Amino acid sequence: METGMAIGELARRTGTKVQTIRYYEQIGLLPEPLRTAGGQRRYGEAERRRLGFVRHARELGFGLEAIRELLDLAADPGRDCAHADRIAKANLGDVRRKIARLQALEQELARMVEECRGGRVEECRVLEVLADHDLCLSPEHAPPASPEP
Amino acid sequence: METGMAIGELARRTGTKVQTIRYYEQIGLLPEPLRTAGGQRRYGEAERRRLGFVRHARELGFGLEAIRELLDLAADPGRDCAHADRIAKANLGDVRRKIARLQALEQELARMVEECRGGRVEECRVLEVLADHDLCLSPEHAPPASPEP
DNA sequence: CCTACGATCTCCAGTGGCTGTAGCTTCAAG
DNA sequence: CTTGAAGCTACAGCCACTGGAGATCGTAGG
Repeated sequence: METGMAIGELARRTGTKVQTIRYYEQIGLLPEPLRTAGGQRRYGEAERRRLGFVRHARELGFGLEAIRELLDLAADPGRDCAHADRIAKANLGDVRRKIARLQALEQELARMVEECRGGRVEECRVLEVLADHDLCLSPEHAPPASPEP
Repeated sequence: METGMAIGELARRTGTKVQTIRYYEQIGLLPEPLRTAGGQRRYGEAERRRLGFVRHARELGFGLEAIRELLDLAADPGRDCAHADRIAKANLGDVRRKIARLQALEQELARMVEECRGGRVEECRVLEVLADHDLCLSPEHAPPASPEP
């Protein structure tokens, strides 16, 4: 009879770590699966698809709360999809802001590294720039919109 | 006599939160400052410059461990600056990898959002793409090199 | 049936870089 | 001397996992 797959196989098939699957279950992102008599988790295709959705959304930068909402929406096919659209747009905005910020950093870092001609620390451009913000071309590299890695 | 500034003023002058300053002290990034008889911290110009260096480096994306190394280097002006250069280059590489990854995400998200013409969830392009990785143009949006926000 | 061994179990702690809270004490102005 | 802002310590929480300890389960081979 259909017994389902163990957590390790689900992990392998979705490119997720075993602990991460258990974590998703713990925070209620995945439902509690069936268990064997001995207490081990067994999963079916529905769970595999759900986890696939989660992983894919994560890869695209969605946060777990956003994913929770998206899963709720997907479970209710008759509803208007404006909400899903809004979530995706918010995420896109986030991603774009992060790109803009990182590009500003890249400019400063590249200039800093390029100007360092490898003498002694005394005359190191890298340390000099770090010590004095005024040496930056754009003093506008403010802290990020959303928290940094 | 010179009593130095309180933590709040240092915070204001460097654009740092008070708790963050205490946290930096706790992890040994800033030295323990002088205290008043009542136990409050008092800072001088040297500390202000050091914190300024830290904040500036943070804004440029350096991690606290990298900053610790940079501070050590800066304290020793006779040494070769190759190490500082290496740290900065590593950070630049990190930033560039993050940009590349985010740009890939941006592509997918933008396409996803654009194709969603706001019908019902049933026919929502956003949810469809999330449910089926094969609908992505580049299946190459792998997990990030360094951990995500 | 027994053993061996990998897979799985639960629980807990740690990551980075802060941020917020509770319940105090201290400082400085009036 | 009073008051109110600012400081103090200690600890919990954030996100999204990740790793480890130590026990148990499942299954293949003998």
